[in-house]
Formats: sequence, C-alpha cells, structure tokens
Amino acid sequence: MDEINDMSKKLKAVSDPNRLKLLSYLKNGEICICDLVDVLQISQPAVSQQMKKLKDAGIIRERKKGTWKHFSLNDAQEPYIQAILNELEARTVSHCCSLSHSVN
Amino acid sequence: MDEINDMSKKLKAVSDPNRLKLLSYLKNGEICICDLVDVLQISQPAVSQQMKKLKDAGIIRERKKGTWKHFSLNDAQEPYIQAILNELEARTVSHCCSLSHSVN
DNA sequence: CACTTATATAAGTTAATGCTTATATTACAT
DNA sequence: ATGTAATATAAGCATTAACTTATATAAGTG
Repeated sequence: MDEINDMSKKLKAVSDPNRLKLLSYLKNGEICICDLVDVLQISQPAVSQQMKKLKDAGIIRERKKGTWKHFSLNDAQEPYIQAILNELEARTVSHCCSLSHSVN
Repeated sequence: MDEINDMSKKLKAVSDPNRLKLLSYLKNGEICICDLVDVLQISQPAVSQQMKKLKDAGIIRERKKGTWKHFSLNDAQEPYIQAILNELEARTVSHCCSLSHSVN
C-alpha cells in the first residue's frame, strides 16, 4: 500500500509541464539552474524549487561545482519513469556557465 | 510543446494515490462505481469525480448498463501509461452489482 | 575583506485539487 | 405514476502546489 504512495510521489514530480520541460532539457546532459531560468521564463527560485522536487523524487542528482550546481538524470530509473523520459524529446540549452569538463 | 501539456494531463490523472488504487482494481476487469466506494473509503461523488478524470485523460472507458456504469481500462495506452499500469498490483473487489455477462 | 554571482530559503498570493454534503438525474421496478 | 437505486452535478471548504518578491547563504575574485 506504500508502494502506491511512492509511485504517487514520483508521478506528481513528473506531472507538471515545467518539470517535464526541465527533464527534456536534461536528456542532453548536465545543466545548471542558470541555464533554465531563461528557457522556462520563470524566476530563479522557481527553477530551484522545481529541481528540488525532482531530486527528492529520486529522478535527478546534483553535482556541486563552485557556485554552480549541475543537475543530471539518474542512471537507474523506475521503468515507468524511464518510459516517460523516453517519450520526451531531447532539447538543447545554451549554457550560461561553461560546463567545465574537469570532474568534481 | 503541446505534447508536454498532453503528457502532463495524463500524468496528473494517474498521480493521485486514490486513482492509482482505482486503476489497480481495474486491472482485474470491469468494475462499477458502487464497487469502489467501500474499498476506497471515500464518498460516491468522490469516486465518480475520480473516474471522470481518468476517463477525460483517455485511460479508462465506460459502458452503461441500466443504472450501473461499468468502467474498464482502455486497450490501447500510451507506452508510458502502460508502464505505470504494469507496475501496479492487480487487486480484487467484491462486486456490489452482479456483473452481467450479457453485452450492452 | 569587500564585491559579485549562483543558488537557497522564507513568506505571501493565487489557483488547482480532492474531498464533503445536498440535490438532481436517470433507469428500473411495482 | 411512484418509489428506489446508481450515478452526476453543484457548492463549499481545506489542503496542496506553483509561482512571486525579498532576503540569506555560499563560493569565487580582486
């Protein structure tokens, strides 16, 4: 019965149009919050809050790099989440911050 | 861009715990609203409204039989909706109305 | 250290959601 | 036609969700 609530939480996380868009941008790799503010036409705190929801639902992970935070899709997804991601078209953003290739 | 909104609508329809439960009961075949009131512990209008959402999202269909309405899962589902249905455990209800075998 | 930049948190507003109770509709039965 | 049963609709309420603006935090730079 608790599996239902877990599914509900994950599905709620991906059922918002803005968050679906965020995910479609994430399909092309890591992005940081500043990349998304322009693209979604919402405020920086709004993006920050959306990403938090996706992270709490276990769909994305974050990597801190200086003042930036880079987000990316988790490798392992529930099959039904993966099916949703498959349905999304991959979109490109122009990166506001140079995505440094160095690790950590 | 409108595909996002369509996905959002369908995903919203399945992201509520009670509606996920309804769907898990539907996996075993047709059921009518009266079957579900006891099972979910919510009022008849509440069940009725939930079913309407699932129907508007194109996930279930209805068949009228006298004063009863029998609901069932649509045969063709979007792949990502099917993946969600696959994840749900099939549950059994005791039918309040004799599910007549006659058609229409 | 002071200044800037990226992100987070807080508080408030508005809209959407999901229930409730009360009442309306529809269909069948007597 | 009247009564009963299944479902639908309406209205109201409480909760949640998703923004906003303002402010705080944290990290890099001169």
